[in-house]
Amino acid sequence: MLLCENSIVKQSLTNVLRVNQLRSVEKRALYLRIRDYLAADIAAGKWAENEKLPSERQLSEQFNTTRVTARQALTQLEAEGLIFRSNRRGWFVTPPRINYDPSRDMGFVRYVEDQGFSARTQTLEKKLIELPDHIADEVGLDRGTPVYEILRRRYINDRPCLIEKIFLNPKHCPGVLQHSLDRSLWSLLKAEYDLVPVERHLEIYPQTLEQPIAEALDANTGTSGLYIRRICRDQNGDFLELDEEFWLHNALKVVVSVMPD
Amino acid sequence: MLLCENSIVKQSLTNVLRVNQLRSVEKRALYLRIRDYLAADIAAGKWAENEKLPSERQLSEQFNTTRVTARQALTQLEAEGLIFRSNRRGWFVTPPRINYDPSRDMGFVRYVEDQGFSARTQTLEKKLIELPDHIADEVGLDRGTPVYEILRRRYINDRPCLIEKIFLNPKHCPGVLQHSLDRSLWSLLKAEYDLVPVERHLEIYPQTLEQPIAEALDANTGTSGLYIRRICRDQNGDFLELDEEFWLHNALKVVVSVMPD
DNA sequence: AAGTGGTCTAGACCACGTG
DNA sequence: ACGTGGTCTAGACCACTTT
Repeated sequence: MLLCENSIVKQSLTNVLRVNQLRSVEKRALYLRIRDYLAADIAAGKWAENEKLPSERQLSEQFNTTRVTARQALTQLEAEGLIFRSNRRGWFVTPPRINYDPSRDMGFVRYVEDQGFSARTQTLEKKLIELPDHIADEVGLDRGTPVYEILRRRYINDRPCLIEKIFLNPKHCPGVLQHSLDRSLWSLLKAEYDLVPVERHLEIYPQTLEQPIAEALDANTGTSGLYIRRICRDQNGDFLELDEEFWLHNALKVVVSVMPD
Repeated sequence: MLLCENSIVKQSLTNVLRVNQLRSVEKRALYLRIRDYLAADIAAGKWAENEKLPSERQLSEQFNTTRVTARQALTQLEAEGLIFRSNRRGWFVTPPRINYDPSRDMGFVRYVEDQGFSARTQTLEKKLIELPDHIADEVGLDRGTPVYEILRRRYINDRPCLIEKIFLNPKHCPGVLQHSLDRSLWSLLKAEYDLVPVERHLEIYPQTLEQPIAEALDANTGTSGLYIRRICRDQNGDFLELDEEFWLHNALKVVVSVMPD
């Protein structure tokens, strides 16, 4: 017991000494200074995009601290979007955000490629379902209306960056599920059904990713994300599409141009 | 030393026992179950909006765990936007998000009040400065162009929710700083200078709040926020306004309606 | 003065991913 | 099999807020 207390006292003392020593140099928290150090390294290009940082254990050794504190620095960098983690594989440098305009769906892939990235779309699921009641009420359809549901995953530079769930009004595009949906949906709707959205309603806000979404994006449950929702109607105000997108928060910058009403 | 090791062994054993016991019930992480428990309480209205949760020490005792784990649950709820913290005062239940349309500045206060909240604007600073070079280049003005800079803080239900920094082109609104700016800026610009924005360019993305901003919002440095930037031009494409807004991430839902080009 | 969150230590075991 | 992050313990001191 005596020894235990001794070691605690010793630990406290070394703490005090260390803190005083560091405080004399600078009085910001240790984890923030580690953050700054790593941020500078990242900015200087010490690691390339998508390259793995040293392990938490290595970092805590390097900065002469514990894993908890090193992790706090990493978590901060993650919140800022500079790094991301992949399940149990490690921490990686985030590539630059893409610009994304949710008010146009014409050619996501080309739009992204114009910015110097590669893009890819993968259809995970497509089926006919009954529109959930709360959504039906919201968009002004009868409850129980059948709609197409499409689940897609989109990659940027081979990194899965978003999951999108699309509800389509079959009235305007019967049989659309028989086409390949790994391409631009609106160019398909335009070509096959002459469908063009006229009115768009957007909702955008930060949220965390729930388990199935996070999993599909190879991220941890509870990671922060950006939620984007788009409702498109035709010239008659008829419901065409509801699009829900779940993005990694660090993957994009939403860019919208608007003219006044 | 022996006792020390003993206590560690004992600790590990109790860990194992606890974990096994909990795993038999459910195998999610403890902090996530605490999160669920608290989230359910919040949903059930156990605490009112802006009401303080029990202290971290109380919670860790209640859930028979340590402060670190209790904090992890709280941090998760914070990321989801259900609770927020105020400097060293505690954790509080977040009020509902407001809807916010950055494409219109006409009457922020009234817009918010229409949703059943109260709103208030406070001017922190107003002065004439030289537009920073990188911004000048971006909006197409000559470097060194003088512009008005206005710094405002906006409250919703007496909670400071955003800081905004506005750059105004004095060419179109000379002497505007002499007016009170605690009101809607665009209604002022319309009334006094007959100024109406025609083209608007928006950028929206999640970011963390840097120290001065966070401080002004009574939040911690590094808290997650939402960055919104708006550039307004007149019918000739002349630069009118650059508006940068730094929001608490849990305070709003961005809502934009667009018609096609 | 008492209480709160903010930071930090020095360990531990586990689940999972990779070789 | 080994290394990684994910989770967790049981404390500590500090800065600041509230009483």
